[in-house]
Formats: sequence, structure tokens, C-alpha cells
Amino acid sequence: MPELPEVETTLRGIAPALTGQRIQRLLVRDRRLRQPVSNETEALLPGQRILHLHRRAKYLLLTLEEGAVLIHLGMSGSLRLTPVITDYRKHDHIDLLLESGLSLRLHDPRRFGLFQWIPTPVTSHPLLANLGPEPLSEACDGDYLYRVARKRHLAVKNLIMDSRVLVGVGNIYANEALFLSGIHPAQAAGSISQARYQRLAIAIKQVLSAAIEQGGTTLRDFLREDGHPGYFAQSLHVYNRADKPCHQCATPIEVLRIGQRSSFYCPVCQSETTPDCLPGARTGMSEP
DNA sequence: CACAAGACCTGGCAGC
DNA sequence: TGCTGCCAGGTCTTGT
Repeated sequence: MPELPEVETTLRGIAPALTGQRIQRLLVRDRRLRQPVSNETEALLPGQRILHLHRRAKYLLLTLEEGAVLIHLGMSGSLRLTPVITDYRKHDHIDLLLESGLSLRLHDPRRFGLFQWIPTPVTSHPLLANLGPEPLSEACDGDYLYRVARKRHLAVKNLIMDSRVLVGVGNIYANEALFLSGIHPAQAAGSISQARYQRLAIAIKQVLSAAIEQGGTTLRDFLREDGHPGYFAQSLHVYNRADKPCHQCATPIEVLRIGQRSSFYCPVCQSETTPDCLPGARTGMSEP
């Protein structure tokens, strides 16, 4: 599943093949994505040079001579480079053919992804204008989280998954970061101490960084098949581990619905009475 | 304004 | 074996 680390890994993987390349042709086999691929997109891409690529939240941005291409992988999307555009599979919706002969191909079974030309400056685009800070940036720290959580009553898990507050933290990493910082996912955001938010900020960075490092696995995958589950699963402490023993205290992991999403937690390590110092003993990634 | 729930879509899987 | 129904994921939209 494309979470931030996978998007970052994808970016690093495709950037060398795309940077500086001129787009020869855009082939749209199925325009029905989260937003239909616009006529503008089809008209404006061919002939333009890709100046550079970067990531914002889970969006990939290809900066062109005029405007940019905004790509999102949704829940099931993947990008890969292919030398042959005639050999395509089901759900290979888009091919962006480059002058090198390689093609950037979007594969997305559930079609929640996005592939759209947008004008510059991209930061004023509605989809990008209201995004919170990057979790790996200095702007994301305990003081910031504590500040935005003041007087908020929603579950802390929902707070850190709100893209206006913080981008890139999906369900898996929200669960993991809350475990590492000893916070119950349903606890009201405004009731959590500043010290605990310091731990949470560190845990978010830690879990995302670790996953990006393991992205090497994904990197190899996305050039061939779409790299599916399992690649980071070995490192997960709570996600998808209902009834299995907590890596820290052996208590069975519990599951709860918060904001329509499965939330996994250890009832002992993640309770309001868990002292701030207890999970601190964790080295981060105790081996399963 | 804050928050919750719904919608979108398909593949995979459990249960019959 | 095939059918039904549920679930997963991210984020925008709608409802309370």
C-alpha cells in the first residue's frame, strides 16, 4: 500500500529516468480516476520537458516547463518504468512515454489515484494549499503537535491522520507511532501531555524513516510487479496483529474502530496511566 | 467550527 | 465450485 515511505521510494526510483526528459506522448487507457484525467492534461503534456520531481505529502509532482503533473497513488496505485507500452495489464490506466523510449506507467486497480496537470504555483492548488507540515521536517515536533491539539476532543489517532495537521501519516504508521509513544489511539487529543507529544513526534519520524530505509525492498518491486504487502510487515508491532502478543509485554493486541478505520493497540503499553518513561525503554524496533 | 460518517472502487478472502 | 458479503486503503464531500 502506498504510504509516505512507498511514495518517497517511488520518487527516488523514477526520478533519474524522468528528470530532464521530454514527454513524447500521453496514453490514457482509462481516465476514470479519483478525478477524471482532464483534457487539459492530455493536451498540455506532450512536448514538455520534465524539469524535476518532488514529493509533497503523498503526492508526487513532476515540474514541467509549463505547470506540473500531480500524481497520487490512492490506495492501490503504483508507478513503474516500462520499455514497452503495447504490453500492458488490466488496470494499467496511463502511460507517459518519454523520449528515452521508457514509459512511466500508472497501475491502479481501485482507481483512487490521481494524474492531473495543474498550473503553477502548485502550492496554491486546492489539493495542496491546506496541507500541514511534512512529518520528517523540523516543523513537526512535540511542541507543534501539542499546540494544534489544544482544546481538540477528537481521538489523537484521527488528529495525526488529518492532512491539515500533518501529512503522510496513514493508518499503518499512525497505529505504530502511537504504540511506540505509549498513547492509546482513542485518547482525546487535547488531554495528552506535552511530554507525550514529544515522544509521539519522535516516534512518527522514527517509524517513517525506518520504512523508507526498508524501501529498498519496494524499490526493487516497483520496477517489476507492484510491490504488495509484507515488505514492512516484519517490523510492525501492532498493525494487523489483533490477538497476537505485544512485543513489549505479551498482552494480546486489541483492535478498535476509530474513524471508520481499524486501530490496533496494546491495552497495557498504551493506556492513560502508562508512564512517559516506560515505552522510552524501547530501542524503537525490538525484534518480533 | 469541530467532528463523524459517507462516498468512491476493486480484489481478496471468509463463510456458506 | 461458486456465490455473497465484508474489508482494506486515502482523502474529498456531506451531514450533524
